[in-house]
Amino acid sequence: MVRVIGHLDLDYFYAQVEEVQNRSLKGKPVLVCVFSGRTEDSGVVATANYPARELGVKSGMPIVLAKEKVQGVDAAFVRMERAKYEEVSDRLMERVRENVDVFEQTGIDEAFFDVTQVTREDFGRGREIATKIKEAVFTSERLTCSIGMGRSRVVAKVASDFRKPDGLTVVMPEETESFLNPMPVTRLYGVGPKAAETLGGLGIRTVEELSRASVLDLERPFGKKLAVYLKKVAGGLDDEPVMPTREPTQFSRIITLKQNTHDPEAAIGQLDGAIDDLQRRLSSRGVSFRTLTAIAVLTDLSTKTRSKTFESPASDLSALRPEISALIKELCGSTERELRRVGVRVSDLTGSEDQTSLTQFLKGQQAG
DNA sequence: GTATGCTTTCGGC
DNA sequence: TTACGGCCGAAAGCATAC
Repeated sequence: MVRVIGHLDLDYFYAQVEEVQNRSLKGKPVLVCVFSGRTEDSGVVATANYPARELGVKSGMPIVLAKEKVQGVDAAFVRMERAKYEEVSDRLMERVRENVDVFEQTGIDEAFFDVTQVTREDFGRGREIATKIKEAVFTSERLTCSIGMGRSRVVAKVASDFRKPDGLTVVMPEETESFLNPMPVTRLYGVGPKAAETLGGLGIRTVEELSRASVLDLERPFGKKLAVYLKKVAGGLDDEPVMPTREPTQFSRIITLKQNTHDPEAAIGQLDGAIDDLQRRLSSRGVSFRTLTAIAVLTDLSTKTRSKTFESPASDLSALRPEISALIKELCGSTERELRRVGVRVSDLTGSEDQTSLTQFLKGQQAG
């Protein structure tokens, strides 16, 4: 059976939402920024539109550096509002879901979908559905997106990245090799800078070179599991299914301290807002957690965490302030460096999802 | 030896 | 020359159980 899989990517998402909501921004560089609040311009660029990118602005770039890139140009620096983008994303992803067999959202601005059934394995019909999805996205929110279609998740993902913004790339199954072969291995999902470096050491830079390597050669540096995966991916034959979107498995909130400190009390004192915020997110979803983690980002921007798992799920995070305190003290005690950012994470969640499946299960029991 | 669970780090967007 | 967020899921590393 040939699968027909798609990957959708919303173009420069946060910045595009800002353009749509404020038409005067259209055409000029728009930089959506996370202002950390430490100094007036401390923070980074989350997303920038294409005019900004043409000037050298990149995601993750410090705001002060981005300012240099756009100096002398009429550019807009907009504060990021995540909740706003989530609302837009939720509405629009629902429009996408209506058109496919299986829908899996993998981020606020991207999703995989499987249309094998509805297309009856016909990529021509796959193109039609992709076009329909693009029209639905534009009609509902005035946003453009880029879609890639292929025989596997990795092919679809590489294809959605191939032409953008507002792109549609359909890779027929028989075109898979010729499409992937010239690509640098870094384009493949699962091959980051570290794996690329290791592959480079083996003389492997392109997908074609990777596809010619033997699993045995890859096994030594990568281990069996990853070696087998890399070989499959290189041929566009990865067989991971598109699975329905799962409930989140963790929530976290992290803040930048007003100033670096090695004093746990000073750090905890600035964490109350984050704790309250997390508590609200848990309560509104009716979710409990079993693992509590304190996160610290040190002065060198490295991350350290300390966590604690309870025997039974907890739902009142505010009541666990002493535990959070203890974890942050552990973090401070584990390093000579000062803390730059601190945060809290809850994971090993139970609640809405499990209750839903329990309800489903009980319904099944009653019916049977 | 392999499965499982927990902690910590890594890496993508 | 430097500059530097806030999330998320997955991998890695380790211990324990069978």
